[in-house]
Amino acid sequence: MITQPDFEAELRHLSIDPAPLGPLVVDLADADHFVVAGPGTGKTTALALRALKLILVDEVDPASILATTFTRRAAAEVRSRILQRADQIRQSLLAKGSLALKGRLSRIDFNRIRTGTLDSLSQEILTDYRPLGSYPPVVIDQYLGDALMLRAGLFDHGRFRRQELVDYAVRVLGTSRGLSPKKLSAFVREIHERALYDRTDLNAFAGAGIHAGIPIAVDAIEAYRAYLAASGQVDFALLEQRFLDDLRSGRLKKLQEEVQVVLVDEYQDTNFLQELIYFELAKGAKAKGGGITVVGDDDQALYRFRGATTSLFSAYPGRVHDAVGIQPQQVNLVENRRSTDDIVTWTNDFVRLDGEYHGVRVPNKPALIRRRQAAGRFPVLGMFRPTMQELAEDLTQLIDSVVNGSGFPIPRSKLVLQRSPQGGSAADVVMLSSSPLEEGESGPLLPLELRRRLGGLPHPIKVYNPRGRDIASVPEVGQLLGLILACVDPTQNGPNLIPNLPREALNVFTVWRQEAHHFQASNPAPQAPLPIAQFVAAWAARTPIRPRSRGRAPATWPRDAPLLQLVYNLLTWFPYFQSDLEGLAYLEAMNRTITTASNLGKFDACILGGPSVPPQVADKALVELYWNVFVPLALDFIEVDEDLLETLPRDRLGIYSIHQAKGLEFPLVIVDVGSSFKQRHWAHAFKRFPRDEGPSSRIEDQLRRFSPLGVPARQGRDRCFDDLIRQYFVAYSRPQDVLLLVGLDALRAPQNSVEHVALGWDRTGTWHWRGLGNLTMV
DNA sequence: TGCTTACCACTTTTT
DNA sequence: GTGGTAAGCA
Repeated sequence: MITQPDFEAELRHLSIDPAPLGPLVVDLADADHFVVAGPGTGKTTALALRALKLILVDEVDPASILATTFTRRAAAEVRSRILQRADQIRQSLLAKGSLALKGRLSRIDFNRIRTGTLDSLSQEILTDYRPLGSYPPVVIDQYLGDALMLRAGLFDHGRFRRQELVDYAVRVLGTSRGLSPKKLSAFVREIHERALYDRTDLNAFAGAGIHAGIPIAVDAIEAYRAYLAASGQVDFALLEQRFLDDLRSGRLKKLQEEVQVVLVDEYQDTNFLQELIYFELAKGAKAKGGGITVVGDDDQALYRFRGATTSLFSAYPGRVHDAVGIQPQQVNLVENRRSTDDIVTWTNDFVRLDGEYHGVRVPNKPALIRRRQAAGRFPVLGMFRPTMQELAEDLTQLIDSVVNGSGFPIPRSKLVLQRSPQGGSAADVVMLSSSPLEEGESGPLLPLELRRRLGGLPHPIKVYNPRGRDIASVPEVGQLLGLILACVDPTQNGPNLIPNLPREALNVFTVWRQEAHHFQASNPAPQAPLPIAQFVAAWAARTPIRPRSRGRAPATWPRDAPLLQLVYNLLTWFPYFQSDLEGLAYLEAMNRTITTASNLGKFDACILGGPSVPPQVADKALVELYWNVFVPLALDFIEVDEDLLETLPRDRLGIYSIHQAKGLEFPLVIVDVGSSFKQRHWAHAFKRFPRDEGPSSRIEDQLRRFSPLGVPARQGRDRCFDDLIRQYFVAYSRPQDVLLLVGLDALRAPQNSVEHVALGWDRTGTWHWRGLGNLTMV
């Protein structure tokens, strides 16, 4: 199509220097690479450009390229980078190319590249390539999985009441507090998933006499798996398992013959099962004269709790050699083009503080090189206050003066922190923490304190934190669901029909109904064609709103009215759910719950009524709605999926977990290193300076004895330290211009300070950054 | 140093 | 409710 020099010229034309990417944009399709890429070095771009090079220079068919990443947002990002760059290069070539080239170019359909998460691709492929006449697998999410484990695994034979099982859970989780059936179910399901990811022999695990509760847990897991198999459903772990089985059995031969190039991003978060899948795909690719390129950074591995095993990445060259017989070329991407010198230096220093941590990194990993052009020179900032409230207050002032005002002067310097004159906005500021939760058990947390204060400014700043709140506690959601309850169950009879309705759910329903009552009393717009009170009254009486035209017979109430339809009718009075980005995310969650409910129940998530329906039947449909829609929403079983939004909202300050922020970058990043650590308390030690191995590592240790991977080489507590270092490494490498650490004074007291890995403590208890003199305090 | 008393925070992250 | 932490006091 085009020559290699032409391609490289096009890259330079797009201000991309091909030199650091080296073999990735030079090698032919049959090359294999192991790319070790630090933060900000453009690894996603590197993958996108490799794909483009293969298509444009080597005329590889886009449909034969398979690119995977780990999160859905990252997958969308890979896709959009490929398409965007493809479009730019195509435009440029079309402008000067020959007629023949133009013809060939226009025939390339870049959209046919397969991109996605491994799970989404597995699902797509198993659906598209299934034998004629068979059903595609139905994939269930976390919430449904836990619910089915409870129903099919734990309630079956009363396993949830067996003392041995409860004892075992208490021993592993380290607490008996609030060990509800829901938590027990999640615990057993974690064993089930880990067992699949690590390919553990569960029978051996059950028979090893480790604990009397284990055989019961394994029985529950088998009952759960049998139930899913019988109903044609799979959870994420079973989906991957099935994908591997089908690859190995030759059922996906057609796919293997099509895929020539495999590109894997975020390889450090791969688990053993996924590794085997990639190796199968790689074998197919090699047979077709293609290859595999994996990209990752062991320092950014964050998903141990999902079975990710970092050593699979650091030992990749040897492992892929043994399994596939190839020798990938190692490529190090070390030029950080994201952050200022100060931030790159800080990040490099941080990751090298802990001597023990060196042992687990990729051998001879080079430090990041600062390559950002025209970078500013802000030092790393710190804001520490006696209480969370004072911290929130001062942080609000800082953000206000940066976003709304004329800037925030840095003490003892001439620097002023201010928003970019070219269209800077609140979206340039994000706050990262280990959890974006707005309320803890003991009251509001920093995100909520900030949300309130920023919202109360003369020029209010909105925040974007859809994961921070229980759906049930969002006022607008309460109003909407309260109205729905008033419509579908006006006499409030539903709860009486349900014998063991959880008390908490009932309380939430009462709150919703009150919120709806106040909302309705405020008589919100629009009043035409009819006010909301009239709409609700018509529903409550199951009487159609009379047609205005005279002479027409009055319409009768429908036999079954879909709940979803009712929701959309009510949205008339809720612009929040149509225009607000958080509102949209909550609406999607409600929508999803109702859709799931209609697949789950007998009545298709409808409200039955009208003269032809016997009251008992209508009651049954109502009870089903309570169980499948209102109870899960009230008890916060439903999770918001903000990945739907491909771009983050403008004009909002984002509050994200560090996990969510992985792969993203922002001008000003505030990292909450401990806004609720008032003293050296054991209860939160796991978040800053672990004292023991914790539940995740405990399960890992027990199961891995029966896995081909064998027991982990490092102690559980060491793995916890490694994980914390990685977490804050990711957080510290997000900012482009300014990094601001915030926390309580207890974290920086020269004596008896609260230990925290994020602030320069190593696991031996040495505080390398005693007193935090390396931060510029504001 | 040992005792009393007030105070603190209760596992997170996601396909 | 529990089990740990920290400060004050003798």
